[in-house]
Amino acid sequence: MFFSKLYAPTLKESPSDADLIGIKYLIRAGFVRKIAAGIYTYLPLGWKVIKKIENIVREEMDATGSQEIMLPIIQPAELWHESGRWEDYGPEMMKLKDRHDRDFTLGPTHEEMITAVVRNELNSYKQLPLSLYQIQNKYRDEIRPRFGLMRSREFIMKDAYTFHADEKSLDEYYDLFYSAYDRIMKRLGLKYLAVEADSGTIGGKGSHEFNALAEAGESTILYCDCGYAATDEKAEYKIETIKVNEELLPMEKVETPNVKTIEDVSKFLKVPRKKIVKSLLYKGKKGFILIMIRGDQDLNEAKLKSYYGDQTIQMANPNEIMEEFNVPVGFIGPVGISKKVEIIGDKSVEGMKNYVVGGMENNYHYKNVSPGKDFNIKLFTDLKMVKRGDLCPVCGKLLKEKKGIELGQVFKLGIKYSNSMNGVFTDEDGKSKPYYMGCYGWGISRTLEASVEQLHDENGIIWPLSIAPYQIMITVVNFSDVAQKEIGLKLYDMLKGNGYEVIIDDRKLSPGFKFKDADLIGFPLRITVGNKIKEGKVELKSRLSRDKKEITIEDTGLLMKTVEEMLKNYNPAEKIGE
RNA sequence: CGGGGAGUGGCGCAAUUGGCAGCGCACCGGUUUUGGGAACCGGGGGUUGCAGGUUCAAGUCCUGUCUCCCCGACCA
Repeated sequence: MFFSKLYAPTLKESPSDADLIGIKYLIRAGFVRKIAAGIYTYLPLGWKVIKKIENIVREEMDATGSQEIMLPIIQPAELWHESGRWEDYGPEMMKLKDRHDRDFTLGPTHEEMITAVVRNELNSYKQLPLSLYQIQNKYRDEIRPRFGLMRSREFIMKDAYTFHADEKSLDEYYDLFYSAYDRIMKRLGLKYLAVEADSGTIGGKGSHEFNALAEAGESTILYCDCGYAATDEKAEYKIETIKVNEELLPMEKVETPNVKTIEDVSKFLKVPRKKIVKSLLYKGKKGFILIMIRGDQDLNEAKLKSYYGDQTIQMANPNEIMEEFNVPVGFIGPVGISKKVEIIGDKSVEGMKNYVVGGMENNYHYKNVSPGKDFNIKLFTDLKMVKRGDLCPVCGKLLKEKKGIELGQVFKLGIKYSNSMNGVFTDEDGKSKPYYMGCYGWGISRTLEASVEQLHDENGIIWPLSIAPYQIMITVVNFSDVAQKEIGLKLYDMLKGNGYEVIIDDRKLSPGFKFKDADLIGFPLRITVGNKIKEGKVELKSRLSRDKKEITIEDTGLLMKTVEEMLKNYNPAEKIGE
């Protein structure tokens, strides 16, 4: 490719609305353009990288025996009513109506669609297991799209779905996809962690995430040297129940004027945060739930939703609380609260006595409250947001924390969708059964940004070899110089002949401009054809180092060998990673 | 959805009290340059987000509306 013909408009300044280094570089280097919040256009360089990522993913999917298909983006609402997710997924969905006022959604995901497609003709155990996948656009109406391609409203995703006669077969495929994802990460050349994950709105049990490590990542990963790793939403910890041999003290109601937060209560009553119990009021499908958790801990909503199997659970809003309980937020507590509220406790409060809770009245708290005596907790379960420094659930050592960008996730769906949507097959015994399902997503467009987030320097992007739009840039310092031009073109043909993807900078620009562009776009290898040709030499430079190798042009064998070696030794994640 | 900020050539920005819409980059033509974003000369490109209003006169003031960005929307 001649640079003069490439449509890659580079910019000296970043657009003012770019919020992460990755999207800044992708825009400046001419890979993408933003069209609206969370909606992007891929220019030739960006699309070339996308296709390379797609191909790696496609090859690994094909290798598992999965078959590629293409489902529609526009999906009728009735399928979502069947699964119950028209409400559950609700606000996240881009919805539209046709001229007859019928409801549709732009697919945020395709579990409903795939089930609808296969349920008519996948009806015998002899057809199972079946594995299908597609690569296409997804649409999610994010509350606040941001971080470039990481949280966008339109994005490209690979999603695979598998169908099984029994759980054992599902487990086998789950492992198959798990190792395929491992290979994808390795081929992409990114540093990553595979972690246990919460299954969220998708539903089902059993899930792992594949996270590319990067500071800008939105996922928090708790991990341990012993090999345990999980997202913060999923992470467990070694629970040490405290046994206190205190005598039960009589409950006392104290005035705490304008003292609302745990911080305030702790200061005002001169009680450590550990001796205060937060009462968090939530509302789900079954009504109000009051969660008791120790004052110095945070609630993990994902665990709560998962415990109740209700994705609609939300914190009750202040107005609602006022209307229902006639008490302002901040003074909610378990003592004397309406019987229709279910009270459950986090493991952190199990065994605690004589603690402080909200007084169920403006400006009052209770002291020396104990369950069993003053109120009842239905049960204790783990609802805590695990943090750095908590104990590893496997080996008991301190957990560490890193930020990651979630690229892939594998789920065991079980029979959730086949059950609600009547996806059944006839088994050997002649009985009709819902099939077990698995689903496996990979964020293609997000991978583009994740790579840049992980691999860049002050001059621009650094591409892993496997997804670099071109591997080699030939910078002809002065293309008007006949000798330079000739050598540049000869080199270009030779490299292309050897199977490399090459760009030659034939633009009539100053050398500095060309070098800056080459670094910004991030070619793994740059060959400079300049005044050194007078000594019969060209210069080879890796994007990763400042060192240059001068090679005699005449010795084409050595030249090709050096190119090959430099590219072979080019491993940015090793040098820069994290 | 709440609070704050902002919309001016493709990009980044300026415009005093309401008084000729400007600068840098990019783009086009030309001359000289060519090893880390070259210099000079000349040139094109705008309904100042949109719709109304006030005024002799509106980028600037008023009303409405759309979009973008930041913070929050949860830890009582």
